[in-house]
Amino acid sequence: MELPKTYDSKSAESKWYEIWEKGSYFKPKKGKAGKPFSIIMPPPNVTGQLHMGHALDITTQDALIRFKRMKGFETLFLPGMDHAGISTQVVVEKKVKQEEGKSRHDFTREEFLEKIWQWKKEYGGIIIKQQKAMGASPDWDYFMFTMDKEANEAVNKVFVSLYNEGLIYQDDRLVNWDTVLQSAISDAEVEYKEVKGKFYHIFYKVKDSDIKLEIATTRPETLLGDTAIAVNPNDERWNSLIGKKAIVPICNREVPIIGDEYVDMEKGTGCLKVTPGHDFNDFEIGKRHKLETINILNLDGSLNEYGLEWANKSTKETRKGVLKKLEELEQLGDIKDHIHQVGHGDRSKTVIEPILSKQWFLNVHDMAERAVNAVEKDETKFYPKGWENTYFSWLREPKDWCLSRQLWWGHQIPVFTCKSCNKQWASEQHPSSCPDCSHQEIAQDPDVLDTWFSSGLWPFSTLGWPDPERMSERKFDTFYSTSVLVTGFDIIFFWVARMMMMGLKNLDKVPFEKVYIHAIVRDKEGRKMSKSLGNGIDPLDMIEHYGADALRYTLAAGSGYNRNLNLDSERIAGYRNFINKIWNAFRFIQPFLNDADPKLPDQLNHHERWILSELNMVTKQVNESMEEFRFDDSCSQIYGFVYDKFCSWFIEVSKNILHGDDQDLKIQRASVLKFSFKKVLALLHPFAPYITEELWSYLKDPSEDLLIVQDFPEYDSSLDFKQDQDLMNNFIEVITAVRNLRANVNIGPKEPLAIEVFTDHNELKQYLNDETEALKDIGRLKEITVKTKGLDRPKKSVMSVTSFTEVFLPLEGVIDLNDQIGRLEKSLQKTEKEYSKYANKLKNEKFMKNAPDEVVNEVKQNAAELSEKLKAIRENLDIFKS
RNA sequence: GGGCGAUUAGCUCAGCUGGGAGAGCGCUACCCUUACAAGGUAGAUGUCGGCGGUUCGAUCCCGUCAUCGCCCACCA
Repeated sequence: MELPKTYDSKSAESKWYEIWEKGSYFKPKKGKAGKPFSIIMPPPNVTGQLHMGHALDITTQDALIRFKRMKGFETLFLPGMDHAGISTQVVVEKKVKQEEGKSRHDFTREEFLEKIWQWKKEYGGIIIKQQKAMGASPDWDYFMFTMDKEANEAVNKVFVSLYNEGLIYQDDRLVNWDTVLQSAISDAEVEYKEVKGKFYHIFYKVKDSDIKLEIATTRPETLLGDTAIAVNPNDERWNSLIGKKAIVPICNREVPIIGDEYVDMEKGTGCLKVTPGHDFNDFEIGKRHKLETINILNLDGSLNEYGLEWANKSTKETRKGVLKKLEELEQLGDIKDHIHQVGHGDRSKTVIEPILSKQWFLNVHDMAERAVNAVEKDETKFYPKGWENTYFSWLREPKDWCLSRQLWWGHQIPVFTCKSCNKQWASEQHPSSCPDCSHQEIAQDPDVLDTWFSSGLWPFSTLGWPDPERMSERKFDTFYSTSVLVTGFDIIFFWVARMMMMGLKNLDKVPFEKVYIHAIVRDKEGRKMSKSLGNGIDPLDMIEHYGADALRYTLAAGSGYNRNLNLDSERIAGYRNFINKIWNAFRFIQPFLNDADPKLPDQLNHHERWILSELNMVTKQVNESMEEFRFDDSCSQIYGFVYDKFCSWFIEVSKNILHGDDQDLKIQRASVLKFSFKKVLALLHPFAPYITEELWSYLKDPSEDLLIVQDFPEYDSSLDFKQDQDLMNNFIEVITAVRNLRANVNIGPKEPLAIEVFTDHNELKQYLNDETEALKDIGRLKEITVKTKGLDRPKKSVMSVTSFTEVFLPLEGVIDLNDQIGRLEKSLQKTEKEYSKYANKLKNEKFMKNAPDEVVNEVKQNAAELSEKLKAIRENLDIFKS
C-alpha cells in the first residue's frame, strides 16, 4: 500500500474522534494504577466561540487526561457549559431588538426566558463541537449545563443553608451599578481604566460668613447629592469651621461641615464634598457621621428629581449644565487636567455608577479564611507556586460578595416573601404557602444570582451533589476532590477562590488538589488577542490549515510556568512540519514491518542499544515533566528525540541493514524500529492524539487495542546503555567531520570518498570497524580505514580532529596547503581557548581547594580530552607546514 | 501608592539546588541523496538590562538603578 507523502489531518481527525467517542474510550475505567484522576473542565460560556485561550485550556487538560488514562488511572474529564447570565441575556436582547424591535420589558419574564432557551437550543453551544475538533476526550455523558435542574438543586441547597446560617443577608448599600445592564455587579467585575478627566474647583459658601471653601472634584454633577463638607480635624486652615454649615451651590442645600480623618490635607484643596449616595468612601463617611444619603440617579444612569432642571438627562449633559450654572454663579474656580482610574463594567464597558440599592450579599469572611488556610497547608497546591500570592491577596481582605443581579437569565434567588404577613424565608422548593400564616400568595425575589455562584459549586454539583443517588451514579466519592484544575490567572478571583470557599464550606474538602495556572495567549508581539485589534488567531482556522495535532503541539510546547504565550501562526506551521516528519518516518519503516518481531530482540547491537537508551532517557524526562505541568519540557524532549535521534541517525544508520541481505540483522533492526516507534507514538499521544492513533493502527498487533488506552511508556533501567550513548556521540563526530571536510573542499555530496581515521580509543576503533557499512552509507564513502594514531598519516590530504580521532581525507591532485593550514589554525585557536578555560581552573589553588570533587574531576577530564585534541592538531599542523 | 513578574542570538522563549549559555522559528551557502523540499548538509550571531556585593567561580544568590508588563487599592 502506497501512503501519501504528506499527512492528511482532516480525514484522520474525523475518523478517530468518532471511533473514540462511539467506542466509549472517554469513559472512566478502572485501570492498573488503581487510582482516580479527575479534571472538571472550566465550563465555557454558552455564547462562546472557541478562542486560543480555550484551545490552550483544552490542550493542557486533555494532554493530562490522556497521559493519566494511559498510565492506568480511572480518569474523568468532565465537560460542561456555563449559562453566562449577563452575556447571554445581552445577546438575546440584541437579537430581539434587531428582529422584533422590542426590548425585554415588552415581554413577561417567562416569555423572555423562553426566548433565551430557544436561542440556546438553536445557537448555543457551538463551542462543544469546537472542543471536539480540538480532540478533547471528556466523557460527554457527564455533560452538564449550569442551568440544568441538577445544578439548580445544588444552588438552592447552598443558598438556603447559607441564608439560614445568616451569612447571606439583604442590605441597602452602595453597589457597582451598571447603567447599561441595569444591574448591580460585583467588585470583581469592575475594571479600572485610566481616563483623562478634569479637576473642577468649586466654591461652597459657608453659612453666615464670607468664607468660601474651595473644593476639587472630578464629578461636579454629584454636588446635587452632597450632604456634607468634610475637612481633616487636624487641618489648621479649616478645622475651626467644623460644626458650621455650608451651602451646596445650585440646589442651595444646607449641609454640615464635619471633621473626618479620612480627608487628606495634601490632596486636592484639603476640603472634601461628601456624596454618600455616589461614592464608596463618602458612603463610609456618611455612616460615621449619620449623614443623609441622597440618590440622584435613575437606574439607567440619568438624573432623577434631585437633578432639578436636568432630571432625566444623562450625567454627561448634567455635568455640562452644572458647570455652566456654576460659572454664572461665579462659583467655579480653576479647571485642571487630571488622569485618574475610573471603574468600568467588564461586560458592558460602561462607566460604573455607585448607586444605593437593596442587594443580597454573602459574608465571606470565614469562608475566605478557610480557603487561605487550605492553600497554606498545601491541601491545594498552585503550579507555578507564585500564583498563590494572587489568590491570597484577594482572600485575605475579602469584601462581602454582592450576589444579586437584576437580570432574568440565571438562578432566581430562592427567597420568598409572604404577601400577607411579610415573612421572608429561603426555600429549596417553591413553597405553596407561608410557613407562618399559611397564606398562599407568595412572591419570589425577582433577582437572579451572580453567574459565579453556580460556577463556584461546579466541582461538586457536576458530580451529583446534593442528591445521594446521583452522587453514587456519578462516582462522587471517587472523583471528589478533583485532581487538577487548569485555568488562566485572570479568573483566580472570580472562580478559583470561589470554588475553594464553596467546596470547603459545603463539603469540608478542597475541590481540587492542584491548580495549574497556564499562560494567557497573546499575539506574536505580546498583545492580547482581541476583536478590535483584529490580531486574533482563530483555532479553527489553524486546525483547518495545519491540523489539530499541530495546534495542540504548539500550545503544549509553549506551556510551562510562563505567564504569556505569544503565538505566531508560523510556529504552528513549524509543528505541522514536525507532525509530517513523523508521518514520513513511518512511511520509511512501514515496508519493513512484516519482518519485525512483536517483541524486542534478545540480541542488540550498538545502534540499537543507543536508540533504546536515548528513548529511555526521554521517557523518564517526559514522565517527570508531565507531573509538574512542564508541557514545554515534555514536548521539546520528544521533538528532539524524534528529529535528532530517531530520524537523523537511527533511520539513517538502519538503511544499509534494511536494504541489505542479512536477514537476521534485518529482522532485528526492523523489530527495534517498530518497538521504539510504537513507544514514540505513545509518548506523543497526549499532545498529538490523531496522527498517533492513525499510525498506531498500522503498527499495532491484532491483539492490541487503540493507542488511546495503551500503556504510557515508563522508564526501564534494563534499557540504560550509557557506553553506547557515548560511543554513538563519537561516531556522530566522525561523520560530521567528514561532512565538514567535504564542504570545506567543495566536494559535492554525491562524490564517494575514501577516508582514514586514526584513534587510540580501542572501543571506538572496534565500533568504527563494526559499523563501516553504516559509515559508508551515511558519509557517502567508498572506503574507510581505521588505524592507530601516530605513523602513516596520509600526505596529500585534508584533515579534522575530533575528541578521540583524526579524520583524514586524502586528495588526489593539488591541494591548497595554506587553506588547510588556515583551517587547522582556526581550529587550534578555538580549542586552545577552550582548553585554557579548564587549565586555568586547575591552576587555581582556591578552586582546587574549594570546589567539590565531582566538579574538579569533570574539569580534569575535559582538560585531558582537549589536551589530546590540541596535541593532534599541533602535530598535524607541523606536518602540513614542513 | 501596595504587590507580582519580566529584561538571555534578528523573533518567541528554556536554562532545575551557582561550575563559563541552549531550543524552535528566521537568516546564509550548497543539495530535488531512493521516508520527508512541510526535506537534507554545513554555517553565522550573544558586554545573559546597568552598577555594586557575596564566592575559588555569578545568567543563576543579595543590594541598587533603569525600562516594560500585569494585578490590587484610590473617581477629592
